[in-house]
Parts: sequence; C-alpha cells; structure tokens
Amino acid sequence: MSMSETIAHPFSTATGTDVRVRFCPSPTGTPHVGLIRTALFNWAYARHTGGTFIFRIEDTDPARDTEESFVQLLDALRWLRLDWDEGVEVGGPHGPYRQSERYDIYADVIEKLKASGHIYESFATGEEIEVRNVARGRDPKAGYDNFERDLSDEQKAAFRAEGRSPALRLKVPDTDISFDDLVRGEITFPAGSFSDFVVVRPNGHPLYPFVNPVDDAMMGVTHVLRGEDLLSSTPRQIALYHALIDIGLATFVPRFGHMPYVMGEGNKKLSKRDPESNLFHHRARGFVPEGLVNYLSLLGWSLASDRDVFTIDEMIAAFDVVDVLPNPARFDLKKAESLNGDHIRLLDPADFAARVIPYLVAAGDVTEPLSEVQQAILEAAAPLVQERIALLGEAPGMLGFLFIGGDSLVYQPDALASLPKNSQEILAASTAALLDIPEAEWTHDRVHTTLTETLIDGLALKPRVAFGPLRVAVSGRRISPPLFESMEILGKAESVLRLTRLAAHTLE
RNA sequence: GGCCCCAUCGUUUAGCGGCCUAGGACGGCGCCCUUUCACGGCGUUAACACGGGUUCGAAUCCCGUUGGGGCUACCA
Repeated sequence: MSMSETIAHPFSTATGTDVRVRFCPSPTGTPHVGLIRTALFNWAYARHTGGTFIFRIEDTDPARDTEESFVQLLDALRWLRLDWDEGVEVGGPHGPYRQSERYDIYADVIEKLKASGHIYESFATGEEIEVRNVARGRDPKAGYDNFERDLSDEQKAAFRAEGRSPALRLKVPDTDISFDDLVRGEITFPAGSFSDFVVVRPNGHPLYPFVNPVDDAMMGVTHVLRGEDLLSSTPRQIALYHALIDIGLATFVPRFGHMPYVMGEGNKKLSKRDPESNLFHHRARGFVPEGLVNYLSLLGWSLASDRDVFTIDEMIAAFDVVDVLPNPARFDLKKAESLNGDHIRLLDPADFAARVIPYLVAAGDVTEPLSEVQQAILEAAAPLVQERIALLGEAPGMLGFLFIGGDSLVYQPDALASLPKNSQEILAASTAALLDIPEAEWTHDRVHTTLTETLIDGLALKPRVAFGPLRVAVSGRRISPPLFESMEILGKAESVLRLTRLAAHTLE
C-alpha cells in the first residue's frame, strides 16, 4: 500500500497495558487443543503486558453453532484457569459479547459503509462468476473480478425485476496490502490476489469476514493473534479496517500474529475427529491443567533453552508473541504425558489427593462424599502413587485394591501367571511371620524387616521371587504401590486375610 | 492454476554471522538405584532438505530448487 494510505490507516502501536487481545471461537463441536493453544497465547500475552483479554463468541452460523459447545468453551477456559477481563458471562464496556446479539450493530455499520460507498450491491451468483471467468479465459476458480462495482441504477433495477436480491461486497483497494506479522514478519499480498468479497448475504445476514473485524474494531482490539488458517484472509480484513477508519469507526488497524498449526500424525493438521484433538479427552485421562498448559505452551514457544517444566506464572513473565515460532508443531502425547507427570509431582500431596477423587469415583472405587476411612486411606496412599504416575487416570488402577475388602479382590490373569511354583510356601511362611507382629507395631518398616528375615534370610529367596506372590495377594496385580506401605494401610488383619485367600485360591 | 505460509535429531525446541566438532527435553537404547512398576541418577542414539550466492567466516543473511501446508465460499 502507498505511504499516504499507511499514514491514513495506521497500525496499532500498543505495547503495554493498552494491549487488547481476544479469543473469539465459534461454538461448534468440542474444544480443540489447537484452539485452546491460541486462547492460551492470547491470554498469556494479555497477562504479560498487563493488557486486556476479551472472550467473544462468534455464533453467527446457526447451522453449526450449539449451546452445548458454548458451555464447553467456558468449561475449557475455566478448567485451564484462563480468565478473561471482558466478554461473555463477565460483561464489559463493548458488549454484548456474543455476535448473535450484535446484529443491530452490524446493520448500523452496514448502512454507514453503504452510504460512504465502501460496499456495493452484487447480484452475481457463484456459477455466474465461474462462467464469466471461463469466458474471459481465466481460471474458473480465479474468483470474483469486481465487475459490479459500478452497476447503474437501471441495471440493479433489472436484476430486482428478475426477483434477485443483492449480496453486499466490500470494495478492496487496488494496491498491494502489507503487514508486519508478529510471528512471520513482513507479508505482502499483491494487488489483484484478493478481490471484493461478500460481507452481507442477500438475506441480510452479515458474514464472518465482516463481523470479525467489525467487532475487533469496536472492541478496540490491538493484537489479533489467531490461527495460521486465517492468514490468507488478512488482506481482506485490513481492507475492511481501512473502510472502518474512513468512516470513523476505528482509528487503527490491529497488529496480526498467525500461530502455526497443531499437527497430528503424518503431515496433517490435527483433525477434529482425532480424540487427541479433544481437550476434554485429555482431562478425562487425567491431565492436570498445569501440565497441559505447560505442554501446549511448548507448541511453538519455549521458555528457556534448558527447561521444559515451568509454572504458568513463569510463562506469563516471559511470554511474547514475537518469540512464537512460525513452523507447525506436532502434538506429541508422550511428551505431554511426561510433562504432566512432572506437574503431578509438583503438586502439594493434599492437593494431589483431592484431584484424584473424581477419577476414583469415575472408576467406581469410591463414592462421594468419601467416608472417614476412605479419606484416611486416600491420604495415606496418595503420596505412594503421586511419585509414579503421569496421569491422574492411572490412580484408580493403582489404588483401587485399598478401597475394597480382600474377599472381593479380583486377581489379574497376568498377576496369577507370574506366581512362582513355591508360592504356597512363601505365603504360608509370610502369614505365620506376620501373625507374630503385634497389632500396635504394624508398620511398613516392621513388615519389611519381618518379611525380609523370613523370606530372604530364612528361605534364601531373591526379593523379586519372595515379594511377588505377596504383591499379588495384596493387590491382585503385578504392579502396585510399594508393597509394605500398602500392607500398613490395609492393616494386619486384612493383609493376613489376603495372603491366606490367595493361598486358598491357588490351591484350587 | 493463482496467492500466501513453512523447513535444525523420530518429536519438540536452543541457535537471531564467529561462543556450534549444533545444546535441552520427550521418545528409543544401555547401566545404576530398587520389594514390582514407576520415580530418580548416569550414559548413549540422532538433525542444520538441496543448490547457488553475500562474507575473512553461514544452521544463522539473500536467491533459487525440492518437499510440506493453507487459502482461493453468499462456513467460521
């Protein structure tokens, strides 16, 4: 664009508390991790600069938008603790924040743009445009060629007489349009590579390329940080902004920053149909918000060259959009889970125990509210698994045996298969030895010492062989929390009962 | 077809002209710790897509090629 146009239509210069960013999803389907990453970067930039984070809903597609999806979006941001300063549910000076409630505003803007000559009536259908392109020797898909810019009143009347009603198109400048993308640098779209586009349907329904910039303008958005898929529509949006500035509805064009895609397997964008794209799938499996946010932030950004695990506050302190990488990143579940495990380890033990409860409930191990006994078991056992799991969803499998009576314990097939030939001997010797421990001295240390003396020293067994059957007897599994600690939690009577039960079971 | 974007180990990322015989993390592999599985510790594996420039010097700057991806809707 020319220098004079740049001066007439300046870009935002906001850098500090005057920064205003927004997250404006359309409520279709379940929140996608890529979408949430975009929300996170917007939020982090607002918090870093001390600016404002706006949460707007773009529900102008009645065919696809659902209230359920809207509720999920709220749920998603709240779960991840991405709070917003203005927007749905909290209000603000530029409301309403659902586009479906802003049609009066759009109608007003449309009238002004019409009056100023920035938008005009277009009667051509898609097929007619293609035919026209073919006739002129252009590619059929070359797009609209702006030929109705100067339709006479007579021509318009003739179309109306045919029963046609016009869409409204924005007149885009016949110049190159450039902008300095925050993550990609200078980008120029040559004149002619974008054409006059429809902003309002013949039925009066305003479209996304129109309402999105209009709302951004009216809400004073200074930085548009969004997905790379919108990069190509940026010149059209800037053209609209120029029109809005011309009619006094805006004073600046926002800066743009286009986030790279989040990829799935192969070289494809992570599909909405892939469960890994579903934020709530990860929550259900036991990601903690701290872990998932940390991982998501690593998709296109990094805190330091030698640190991957960090808190949200550390991210806020360091985050700047200009440091975001332009190349797409693959969602790597393994890495995400590892990081989640790190964050689980960072949790205060009581906090961890509390977070495990919903997963125990979901697995049917306990029901809320927990009994005093269950609460006590949880508090004693939680630290045992906090050190060894990556997902909260692994907890029920590790802890379930503690919440049931030994008589209803189910032995896993692979656990039974692992039993050595001399299991009976081991179980009998252990039972006898444990029976000798006074009730009051039943601690994991005491149990450990007693069993070591009996089995390792007494029967000359390898620990691996000696303790395997006991683990199966106590937990029903080959893998469990530490054995002696588990027996301490279970108590003497219950532990002994489980040993004799397995002995009886394997005798059959 | 046109326009736009992207390109460092398998993955993610450090690198913003000399500190790079390219660093971290996840994954893989091996060892140690150990009552199982983990956790933790140690070690190891493995990358600058290619070709031209610019420069005393390029992973870093420029151009091209190749390979990916996106847009090209009266969806958002």
